[in-house]
Amino acid sequence: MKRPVTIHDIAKLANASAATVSRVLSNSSYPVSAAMREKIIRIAKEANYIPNMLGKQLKTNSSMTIGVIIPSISNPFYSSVILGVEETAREHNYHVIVCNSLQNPDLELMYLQTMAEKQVKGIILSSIAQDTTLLKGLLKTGMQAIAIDQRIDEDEISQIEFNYAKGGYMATKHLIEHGHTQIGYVTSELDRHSRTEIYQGYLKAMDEAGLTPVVEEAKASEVAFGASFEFNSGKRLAAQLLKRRSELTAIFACNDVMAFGVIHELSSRGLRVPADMSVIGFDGIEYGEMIHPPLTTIKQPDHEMGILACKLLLDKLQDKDSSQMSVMLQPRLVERASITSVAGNL
Amino acid sequence: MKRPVTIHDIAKLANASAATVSRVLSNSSYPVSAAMREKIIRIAKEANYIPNMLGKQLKTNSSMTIGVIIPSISNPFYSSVILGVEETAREHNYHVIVCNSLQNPDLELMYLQTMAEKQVKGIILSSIAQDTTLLKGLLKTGMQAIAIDQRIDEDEISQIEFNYAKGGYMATKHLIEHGHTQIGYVTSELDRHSRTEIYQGYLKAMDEAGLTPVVEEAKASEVAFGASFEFNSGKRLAAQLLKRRSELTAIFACNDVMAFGVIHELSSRGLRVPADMSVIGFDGIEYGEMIHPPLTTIKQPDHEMGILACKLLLDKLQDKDSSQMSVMLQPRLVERASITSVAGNL
DNA sequence: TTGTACGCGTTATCAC
DNA sequence: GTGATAACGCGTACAA
Repeated sequence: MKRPVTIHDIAKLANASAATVSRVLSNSSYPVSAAMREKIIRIAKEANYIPNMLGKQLKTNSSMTIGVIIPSISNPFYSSVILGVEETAREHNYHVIVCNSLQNPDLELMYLQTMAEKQVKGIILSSIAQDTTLLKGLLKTGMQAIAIDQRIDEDEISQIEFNYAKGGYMATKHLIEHGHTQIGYVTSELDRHSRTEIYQGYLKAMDEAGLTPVVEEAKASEVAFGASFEFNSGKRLAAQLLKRRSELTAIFACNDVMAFGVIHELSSRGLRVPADMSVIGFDGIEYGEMIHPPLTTIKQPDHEMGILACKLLLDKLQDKDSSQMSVMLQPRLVERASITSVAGNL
Repeated sequence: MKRPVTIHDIAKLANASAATVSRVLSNSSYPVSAAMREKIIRIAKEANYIPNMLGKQLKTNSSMTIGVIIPSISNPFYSSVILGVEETAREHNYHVIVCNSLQNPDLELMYLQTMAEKQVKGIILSSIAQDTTLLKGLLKTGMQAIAIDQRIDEDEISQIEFNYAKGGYMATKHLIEHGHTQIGYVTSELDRHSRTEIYQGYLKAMDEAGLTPVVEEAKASEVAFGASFEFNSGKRLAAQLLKRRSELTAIFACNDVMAFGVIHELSSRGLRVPADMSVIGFDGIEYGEMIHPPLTTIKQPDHEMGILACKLLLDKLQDKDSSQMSVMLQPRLVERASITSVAGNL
């Protein structure tokens, strides 16, 4: 457990100065003779030299790191976003630190603070916290931030979001076009921006068609965490929906996992999907094609969102004066097999 | 975008020295008068002081960070492991950096190097790389490592793995106990330790019962990446299996997602699960309960593995002399509804 | 082309 | 109980 080798050690071994060694090993454009350069590189390799980023970053005041704060990587939607971010960051020699807020505002704030302390200059966040004072303060110090998937009311923050309302509208419209008139909607608590938008899309489509909305919303008291939770939530809400309105022919769920729950509940009651009841989800996670029947859903370009968010952030990190902007990604209907046409209406 | 405030700034404002400020703000046990302490804390807060971890870590030579290298967070198995690691790390005031090797040995090596440069003193890795020279070198410099889910033949590395062989044995035995004698096995390429172990467990159970193994292995040429890939792989292998042996009554898949593919393929051929064919998976991911029929499987305690791996690593990081050890986690049968008894055999 | 000297923000070691 | 000061490893003016 001896002391790690530094540029000074290399310098001694090479009969050079630490400055020259630094210039060579950090690929500086500063002129160094070819012979010297080669010699230093050789010796560094022989000595198994490992640069200390802490020293370098302290000096240059740039950590070449961006942070991402999301609810949880266990949600395939977010893990896909992150893979996109990481891929893009790597291409630009940036590193990514991922933090799971687990829907806990305190945790989110703590991670935000940690990022700042680690000299992370840019973050991508899907925020859950209401209190933006810390974030505001960090923005003042020059931190760059991009909000994804969730709206943050700060002028300095660029947004990149999905057109949730349109997605909700598309899904509902799709059902209507298949002749459905009794369409139920199940949703987790309408607290997040995304959830309310999808809901609004549903309402709009129903309204335009002169249909009556039937909605079941999960209660706030429950802690929404993990796929199993949402799955069970979907089951329960479907049961409640059926109890209220037995004449329903279609159900729209606010996310795919809840749709899985809906389908499961229907099956266990002897109702067949889509023969007896059509179901449509929202998100477009891979598992949707694996269940039975394969789930028709609205796909959010999650991977692209990660790539785009990262690119935008890196741009901002280069020229600080880049202005605030807002990008909206469009949803896409993925037709699989959980929807059927209602007889006699087409 | 002015210069960030440092302890020196605070010191000036408080008419104190930087040393005293440091002692207060870093919660040192060093004695400082209550009045001074309070004053400094107040001023630091007013000035929105954010400690620079780079400076602190450079000085103390400890980054309070552990790294995790896994194939991909898009695999729910690994994301569960990571959540366990993160949870445990947080309790001990450690941070976690997650790296997705994406099954790419070069990427894995690059991330390993990056960790070292960032002065990460401990890593948890599910390795894919064959070349361990870099890792060996890092171990010599005092880095601690824990291998999960995958065996690494290095004496200095503690292992924490699952009893894959036993899991494979249990799954097969479970089918046999339900009267099955024609049991097929589908697996991704048998390159990773875990895969071969499960396979061995299958073979052992078949052998003990005097049954003939029927195996389909995915080809090496294909890049195994993403859930959809394994799903399709499962479909294809199931089809091949049926072509070879139409008298099969049960299929054991080496992981849950492949089992989903198997079930999907069977359904599309008009075979009903479990009435016409029983299917068992391996991993115990949450989505297994959401498909139809709910998948009987072997559960690996992934979350516990993350917690355990992190605890073990943190222990090692405290007292360096802790010796190499190996922990083996036990599998558990999760009975759901994808298996039926073969008539007349029970 | 190379070397010297300093500073990045922090903590540890001394003195007082 | 407090304050100078020297490190930690590195990059970079500036001098040579």
